[in-house]
Amino acid sequence: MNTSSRFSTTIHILTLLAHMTPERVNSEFIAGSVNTNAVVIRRLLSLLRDAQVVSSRSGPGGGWQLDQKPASISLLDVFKLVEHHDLLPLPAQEPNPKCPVGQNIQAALEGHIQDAQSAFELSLSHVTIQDLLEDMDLPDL
Amino acid sequence: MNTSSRFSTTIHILTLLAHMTPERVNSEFIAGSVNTNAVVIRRLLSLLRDAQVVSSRSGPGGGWQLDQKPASISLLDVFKLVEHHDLLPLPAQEPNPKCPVGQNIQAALEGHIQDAQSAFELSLSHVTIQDLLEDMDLPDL
DNA sequence: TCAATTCGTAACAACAATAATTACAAATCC
DNA sequence: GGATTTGTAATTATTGTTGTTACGAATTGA
Repeated sequence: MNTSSRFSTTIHILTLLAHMTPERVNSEFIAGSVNTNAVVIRRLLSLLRDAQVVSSRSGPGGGWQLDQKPASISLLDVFKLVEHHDLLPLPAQEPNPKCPVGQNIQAALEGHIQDAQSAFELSLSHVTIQDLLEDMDLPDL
Repeated sequence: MNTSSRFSTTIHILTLLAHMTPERVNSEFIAGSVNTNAVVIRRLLSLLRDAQVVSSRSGPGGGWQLDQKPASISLLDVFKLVEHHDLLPLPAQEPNPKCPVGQNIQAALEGHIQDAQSAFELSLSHVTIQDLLEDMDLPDL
């Protein structure tokens, strides 16, 4: 399986940051909520920092904060930032070009795979971090 | 990455079988078109045989044939038979239940992930092996 | 009946990706 | 200056996929 849980983990982190705003939160604390290692958190968040979704600061009192409004961050934005593969990859080995089917199948299939991925992405684009926060009905800080 | 090319490979195989109908084709021949090992082909096709999409026969002149009409096999049927993972898995480690966000995030997220996967699957369901055959405009046997 | 062909499937190796972990330099704060 | 925290490289463990070898079972046809 092509199983990466980066997407779900990153959504968890961003929801937590949104909930904690305007507090700054360090990677150790986030790791405690996600149940993983702080380096895993820093690695994921560094991808989001490059896209100016979050920012970080070193030193005491340092940590991470959200730099965009929760309502302006969609699940699709996160998906594109942390998942680098196509949902349904073509085989690494090219088919045999001497076979009429092998020669044509990938071009015929590719468009349909792209359509399905677009439908998937469109669905993700309709949901934001703000929506998740509202769904969760969290207690105030 | 959750990268499996089983889907694309299986679509290739089924399109080839549809094109060759009513000939029976052995796994060595199919492997030549797909550019892989015959055992890989037999492994994939055994999944489809369990679902009565194809049938096989041992011995000389044996091999594989399609048991359903190309127009009745959708890309979604194949996806469900050969890909066993969710497109966006939740993390293997459960979040910390003592954190209000950790406790609630998975339930809040799961529905939206399911919606996206459903959109993906609906798109795949609209295309059949027959559609691919027609797209490819192959020469007669 | 026998030899050749083909499937069915287990076992193993090669490779790649993810995740967890350790380590330590750089930045920041007080 | 000491404590805290990030940034990131390196390493390991684990898992999944793919390719390969091997061999028994089924089938065909002479």
